[in-house]
Amino acid sequence: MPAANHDVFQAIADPTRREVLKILSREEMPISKMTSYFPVSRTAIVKHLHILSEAKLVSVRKQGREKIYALQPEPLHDVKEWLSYYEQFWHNKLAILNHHVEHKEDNK
Amino acid sequence: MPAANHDVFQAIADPTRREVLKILSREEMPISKMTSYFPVSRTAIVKHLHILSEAKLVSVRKQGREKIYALQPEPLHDVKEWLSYYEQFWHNKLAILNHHVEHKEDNK
DNA sequence: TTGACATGAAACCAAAAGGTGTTAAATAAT
DNA sequence: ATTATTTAACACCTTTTGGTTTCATGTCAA
Repeated sequence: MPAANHDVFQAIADPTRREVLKILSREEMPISKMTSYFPVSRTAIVKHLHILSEAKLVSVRKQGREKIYALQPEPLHDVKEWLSYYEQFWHNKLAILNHHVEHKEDNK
Repeated sequence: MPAANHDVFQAIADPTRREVLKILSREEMPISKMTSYFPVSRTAIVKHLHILSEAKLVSVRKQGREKIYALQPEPLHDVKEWLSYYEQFWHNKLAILNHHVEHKEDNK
């Protein structure tokens, strides 16, 4: 087991984990089915799921002998909030475009 | 020198690098000044700046004996785009609030 | 030209990341 | 009762991460 404290930023840093999230967004599923989507071992996928679970990006429930994983998107809100601070810095280079949009808004 | 290919998701995964970005958002500065904000060595900060540079989140220009680093927020747009896909999954739990906002928009 | 300052570069290190394979236990199906 | 399936738990391996220290180079200012 890894170093125990993974936050959402670390969790989404890995492309495989982002792919896991995307797959879970369409359908919840047990470990075995998730593994079938990837060229790596089940053990590797379990570790990724564990990290996503630490970041609270997935939930687990046990159903018989299976563990069903489901998407839990709430922590992504933290990322969006972090990002929102930086929007002011890329918006000013769209000043002309924004001005145009504002005119459209005015005519509404 | 690290393994050469850092993308924006990896770049923002580290808290120190996120702090570097925040500091650069207020003021561009050389390595030495950036180092003064952190309890770690200059070499460590240089490595972080290198990774941010690979992800194109900072730009560098040489001024005399100094290297001035500046924020380059554009790649964060990729993160926002990635995030936008997941908004549909957390928005439905704000359905009542959104409905209220829609009413305000209607009255505008 | 002699320091002081800013950066570059190299060697090194411990721990974490991302992966493997093997073995064991629980549960479902026949 | 036996067998196949699904997950758990280890032990192990290689590369990357995040950090250090030391030494060298370039540049500005007296």
